[in-house]
Amino acid sequence: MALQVVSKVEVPELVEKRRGQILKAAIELYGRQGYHVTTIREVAHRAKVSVGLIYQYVADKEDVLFLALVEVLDSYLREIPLALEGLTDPMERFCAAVHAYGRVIDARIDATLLVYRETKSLGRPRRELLKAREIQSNQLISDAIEACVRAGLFDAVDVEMLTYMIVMFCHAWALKSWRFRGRLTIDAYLDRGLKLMLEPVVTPSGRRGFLAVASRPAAAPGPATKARKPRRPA
Amino acid sequence: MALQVVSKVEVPELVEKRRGQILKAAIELYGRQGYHVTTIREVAHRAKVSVGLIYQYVADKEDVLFLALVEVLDSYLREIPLALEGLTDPMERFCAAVHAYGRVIDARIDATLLVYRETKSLGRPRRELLKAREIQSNQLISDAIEACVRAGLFDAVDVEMLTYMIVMFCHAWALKSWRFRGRLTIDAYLDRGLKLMLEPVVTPSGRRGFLAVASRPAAAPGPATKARKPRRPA
Amino acid sequence: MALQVVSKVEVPELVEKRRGQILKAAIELYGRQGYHVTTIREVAHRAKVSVGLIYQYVADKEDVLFLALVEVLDSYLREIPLALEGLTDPMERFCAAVHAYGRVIDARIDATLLVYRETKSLGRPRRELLKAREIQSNQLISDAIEACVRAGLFDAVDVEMLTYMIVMFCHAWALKSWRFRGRLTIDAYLDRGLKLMLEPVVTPSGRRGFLAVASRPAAAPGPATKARKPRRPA
Amino acid sequence: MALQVVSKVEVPELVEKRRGQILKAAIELYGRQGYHVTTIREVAHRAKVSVGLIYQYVADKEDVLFLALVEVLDSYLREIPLALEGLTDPMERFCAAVHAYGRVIDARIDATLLVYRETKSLGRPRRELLKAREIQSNQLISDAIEACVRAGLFDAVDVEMLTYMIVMFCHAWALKSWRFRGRLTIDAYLDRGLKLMLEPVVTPSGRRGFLAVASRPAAAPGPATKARKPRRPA
DNA sequence: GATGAATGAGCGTTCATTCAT
DNA sequence: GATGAATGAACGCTCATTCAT
Repeated sequence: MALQVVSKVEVPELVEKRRGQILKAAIELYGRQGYHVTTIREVAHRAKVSVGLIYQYVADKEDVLFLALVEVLDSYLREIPLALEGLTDPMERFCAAVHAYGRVIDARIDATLLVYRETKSLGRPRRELLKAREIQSNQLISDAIEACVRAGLFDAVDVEMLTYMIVMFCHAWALKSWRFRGRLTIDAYLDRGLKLMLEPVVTPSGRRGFLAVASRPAAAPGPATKARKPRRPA
Repeated sequence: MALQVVSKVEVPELVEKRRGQILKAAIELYGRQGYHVTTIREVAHRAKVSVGLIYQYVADKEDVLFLALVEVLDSYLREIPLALEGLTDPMERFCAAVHAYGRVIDARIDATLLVYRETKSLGRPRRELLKAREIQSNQLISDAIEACVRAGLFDAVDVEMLTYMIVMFCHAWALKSWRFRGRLTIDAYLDRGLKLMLEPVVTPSGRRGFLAVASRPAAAPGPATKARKPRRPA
Repeated sequence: MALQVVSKVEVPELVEKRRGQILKAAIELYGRQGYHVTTIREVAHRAKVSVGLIYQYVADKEDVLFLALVEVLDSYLREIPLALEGLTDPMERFCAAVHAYGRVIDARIDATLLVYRETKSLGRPRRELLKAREIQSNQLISDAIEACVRAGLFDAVDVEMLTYMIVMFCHAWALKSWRFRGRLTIDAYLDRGLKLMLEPVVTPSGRRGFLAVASRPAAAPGPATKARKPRRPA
Repeated sequence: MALQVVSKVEVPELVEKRRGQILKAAIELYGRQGYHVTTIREVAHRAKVSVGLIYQYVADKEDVLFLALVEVLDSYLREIPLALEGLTDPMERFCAAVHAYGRVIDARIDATLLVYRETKSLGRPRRELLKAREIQSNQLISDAIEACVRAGLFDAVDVEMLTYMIVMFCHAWALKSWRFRGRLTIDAYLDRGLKLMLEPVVTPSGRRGFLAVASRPAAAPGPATKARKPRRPA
C-alpha cells in the first residue's frame, strides 16, 4: 500500500534507530529550509549517514517527508496524555491538555509549520492518514471538554466547534508566532485565549475551578518553554 | 532593491497585462500543486505565453512567487473596503468587514493556503513586506472593532487579541477547510464563530444590532460563495 | 555565397553608416569580453540602435563577427600605405611600413587579439578570406623588403621568412602586451626587434641608412602611441 | 579561493583519473571547436562519462577550461626538462630545450591555440596563474641561454628579449601553422629561425658547436612530429 | 526603415536514485 | 548492512532571431 514505508533492512531495532536518526535530521532541515529545497544528501549529512543508507530504510524522498510528518503528529499524541497522567479533576485535565498541546507546538514551531506547509506534497492516502492523526489529537481535547460538560463545569456546547477553535488557537501560536512571541509565553497566550473562548461556556460552578487552574503557575514547565513571565489575570 | 521586481519591458499597461496573465496561471498552479513542483514551463503554458516571455517581466522564478503572494494579499485589501462602502453603522461595518474577509478567503482557498505554505520560500525583506500587507488587512478589522467600542457597542476589549482571533478564525476556514466545508457556508461559519467570540464582548446595547446583523441573510452573496444553505440560528 | 553579408536595406550610404555604428560597438565589446559572451542586445545597446535594426543590415550574429574582423584587418591595409606616402627611399619605406603596422596594432590591441581569438569561429570560406587579407598586409612588408634587396641595402634573404618574423614580432606586441607594455613604447620595441632581426641581413651600404632611420625619432607619432621614450641606440 | 577547483569526490587517484578523462576530451573539443561552442554534454560524451559525473569533479564549466589550460601549460613544463636530461653541453642543452618546446607545441597545435584563444575567458586570478606558468616555461629557455652566455658561447645579450623572441617564434608555429606546415617540419622551422636569430649573438667559439647541433638530425624525434623531411642546411 | 515584444531551442546545472564494492 | 561514485532526466534561464506595428 502507498501508506506503508518499506525498509530493505529487516531488523526492527535497527530500522527504529536509523529512521530515528534520519527523521531527526529531516525534520530539522525541512522545518528550517523547506522540504523541496532540502536534498537527500543534506539529510544524510546531518544524520551522519550515507545517502545510500537512507534508501535502505525508505523507498523515496517522499517517504522521508511522510515519516517526518507522522513523527511530528505522533509527538503531539504522546505528549498530551503524558500531561494528563495522575490528574482527575476534569477542569484540571482540560487545561493540562490544552497547555500540553500548546507546549509541544511551542517546542517545535518549525515542525508544526512543516506539517502545514508540506502535507499537500503527499499523495491522497497519506494525507488522509495525517488528517486522522490530527483528529486523534483533537479527540484528546474534545474528550476533555466533554468530561467538563458531563461534570457540569461547562454548559452544553457545540463541542466540535469549541475544540476546533481551541486547536486552531494552539496552532496559531506557531502560524503567527511573529505576532506574540517574545511578548507572551505560550502559557500566558493560552490562558488569555482560553479565558476569552470559555467565558460564555463555563458554568458558575465551573468558574471557580477554571480560575484556579488558569491562574496558577504552570504545573510542569517542561523543556518546551524557555522564558516564563507571570501570567496577568485578565 | 531585493523588493523590486524588474521588468525588461517598459510599457506599464503591457507589464500589467502580461504579469496579470502570468500571475493568474501561477496562483492556480502553485495553489494546486505547490510552488517548487510547478515548473516555469507549466506556468507559461497555462498563461498561454512562452517561457521567454515570463523572463521579460520577471527576473526569476522566485519573483513570480513573490508577485503571486502579493497579489493574493492585495486582493484582500481590495475586497474588504469594497464591502464597507455605503455602510455607516459600526456594527454593520464590522460584520461586513469580517464577512468580506471570509469570502475572499473562501473564494480563493488555495491561494490563501499558498500564502501560508510558501511565504518561507522568500527572502527576508520580501517576507517582511508580506507581513506588512497582512497587518494592513488586520488593521481593517481592528478599525471596525474600535469603531464599535467607541460607539459603545462593544466593551472595552483587548482589540489586538480579538482582531487576531477573528483573523485566525477566517484563515482557519482555508487551513481546515476539510472540516466544515460542505457542512457550512462561509457565512454560517463566520456567524457561529463571531457569536462565540463576541458573546463576552458585545454590550447590551450592541446586542440587538449584532443579532440583527448576524442573523439576517447575507446581503450581497458575492461571487465568492457558491452554495448557500440557510444559516441555522445558534 | 557564404562570403557575402546581405543587407535588407538597399541604400548604400545607409548600409555604410549603420554597419559602421554596429561594427564599432561590436569590435569594442567583442574585443573586451569576447564574441560568444557578447549578446546582440549589448551590441545594439552600445551602438544605440535597436536589436531589430541590426538584423536589417546583417543576417546573423556571425555576420557581425565576420564584418568586425574584416574591418580590423582592413584598417591595417589602410594605415600602412598611408604611412608610406611621399617616401621614396627603400630603407625609409621599409621602416615606415613596419612602424605603421606596429602602431595600428598598438592602437587596437584588443581588436588584434580579437582576430586571433575568434577567426576560428567563422566558417571555412570566411576564414580563407581573412587569411587573404592578412597575406595582403604581409605583402606590404615583403614588398618593402624586396625593394631594399633590389636597392642593395639588404642581402639576398629568404624574404618570406623575414617577413614572417617581422609580422609575428608586430603581432607579439599585442599577444604578449603584458610583457613589454609600460616598459617600452611600440616604436622602441620595434627598433630593438628590427635591429636584432636585421643585423645579419643589412649590407654595409644599407647599414648607414638603417641606423639613420632607426634611431631618428618617430616621424609621425600618430594618436596610437601615448608615451614615447627616446629610443636608445643599440 | 577562486584558484582552487573543488571536487566532490575525495579519493585522489579517482580525481586524477576522472579529471584526466574529462580534460582529454575537453582539450580536444575546445581545441577543435572552441570553448563556448562546446557543451558539457559533448565533453561528457567524448569522455565516455555522464554529465553528472563531470560536476562531481568540477564546480562549473569554467573550471573545466581552467584545468584544461593548466594541463596544456604543464605539459610544456614536463616535456622540456625531459629533453634536457643527460645533456651537459650548454649549446646542446639550449637547442634541445628549444626543440622540445617546439615539439610539444607541434604535437598539440590546437591546444596551444586554445590557450591563446580562451585565456581571456577566465577570471583575473586564474589568468595570472596561467601567466606564471608561461613565465616558468620561458625561464627554462632563458636559463639555457644564460648558460651559453656564461660558457662564452653567446655574446652578452639582452636575454629577456632573446627569450621572448624565441618563445614567440615557437608559438608562431601554432599561431600561423597554415603558413609553414606541410612545407617544413617543426625542427627545420626551428633551425632556420634560430640561425637567423642567433647570427648576431653566437661567438666565434660558439659557432662551431651551434652549427654542429643545429644541422644534425634531431636526436630524439619523439612522438610529436609525424612527418619529417630532411632539414636543408641554411 | 526602425522598433522591441515575443518565441523556443538549447544550455549549464542539480539531485533523486541506483548499485558495485 | 553501509558506502558514495555514477547516472541522466528535468529544470531554470538565456538569447539569437522574427515580425507585427
